[in-house]
Amino acid sequence: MSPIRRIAHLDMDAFFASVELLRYPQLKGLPVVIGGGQRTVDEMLRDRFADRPLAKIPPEAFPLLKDYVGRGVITTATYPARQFGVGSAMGMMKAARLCPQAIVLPVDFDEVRKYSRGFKAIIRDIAPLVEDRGVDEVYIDFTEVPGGQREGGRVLARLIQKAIHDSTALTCSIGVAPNKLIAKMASEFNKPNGISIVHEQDVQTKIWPLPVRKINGIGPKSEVKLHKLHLHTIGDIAAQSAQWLIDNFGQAYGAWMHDAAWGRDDRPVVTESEPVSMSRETTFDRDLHAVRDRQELGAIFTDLCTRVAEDLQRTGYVGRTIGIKLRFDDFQTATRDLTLDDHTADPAIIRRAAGQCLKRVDLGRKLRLLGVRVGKLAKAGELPAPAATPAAPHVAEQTLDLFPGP
DNA sequence: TCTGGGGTCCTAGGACCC
DNA sequence: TCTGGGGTCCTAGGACCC
Repeated sequence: MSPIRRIAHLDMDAFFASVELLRYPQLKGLPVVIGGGQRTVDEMLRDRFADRPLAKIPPEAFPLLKDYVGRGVITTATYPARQFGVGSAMGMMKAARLCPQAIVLPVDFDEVRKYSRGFKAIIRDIAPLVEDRGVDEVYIDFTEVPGGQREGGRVLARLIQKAIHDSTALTCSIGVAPNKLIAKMASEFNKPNGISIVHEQDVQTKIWPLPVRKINGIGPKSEVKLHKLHLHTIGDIAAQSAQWLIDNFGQAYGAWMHDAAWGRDDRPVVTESEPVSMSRETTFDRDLHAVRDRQELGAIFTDLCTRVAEDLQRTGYVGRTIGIKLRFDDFQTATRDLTLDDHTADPAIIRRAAGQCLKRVDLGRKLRLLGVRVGKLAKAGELPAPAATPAAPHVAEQTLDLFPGP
């Protein structure tokens, strides 16, 4: 008899903020938010207090949300900050209204990545089948791990929690369930530092009362549509026939939604995957106009192409579809792309193709964001038929005329 | 005073080929 | 004058996730 499938979802608690609190333990218990623009506020602090250890910088010296100016969103809020209704993905300005006294720190990606690699390595030592879901989340297949079935997975979950905490002083929350879909919901039940075990027979009591938005895959748009159809809980969806859901949401999405509401999900835990695309994008400090700010835009554009080319080269990939993304001042987004005959990781070729794309967009409105993407990736060493690439002009030699002149 | 940056997947129309 | 389907690739947009 094969063992019962047990899948865990592990989510690090307030990860970005918790990593900062390791550096600044004096902020523990205070409302702290991570996010915002590129300003490295903490470097400023380090300069000002160069004579003392980071942990000795007084909390009063840290910058406050009420003094924050500029664009950006909250990446993570500590639990004390969440008391005020501040949460991730919230605009900084809105957060400042809710909790002006919160301390703001910028994201330190290097530090976050370091801890991300660390906690994942600890998990893999205990349970090898781990699926990456970004810096702070993973799925883990407990099914065949020794002890993975004990108490429905609780014993192994506790062991992993303890191993991560012993090594990093960070906490996480874990849900263990028959599949990824339910495990994901379960990991939220006892946050922070919690464990939640859900069995197949618990779906009606533990899952059906939840709002539809708790299903991973039902976002803001679908939520609105479901509400208009008077469906508010997952149980409300489960009470509909698959056909009714298909009629209202389309074949694929409707059928999936029906399965999801009944807790059915047979997706495997995928331990390895190849990237599909790589991109770089930036939101400007102020909206830029294609004509009036063309010098500045041209420089940003070249920089984005250079950085995405560096990303490709560093990771050993080449791509064949070059695309751009524009966001206008009204937040409307446009994309254009162009598929080349040959794969490339050359910044000059990428910039030329991206420039072609740019010519196909009406640049009358002001822009708030510009992005460059390379898709149809292949490993640089594993190209089907390496074709000779025509000599490309060096990036620096190209004009900035891609944006229209006055 | 709105709304980051990095991704994946899906849909749908048109081109093009057999 | 009528009149196919099927398959694949390209492109644009959009939903969703972390």
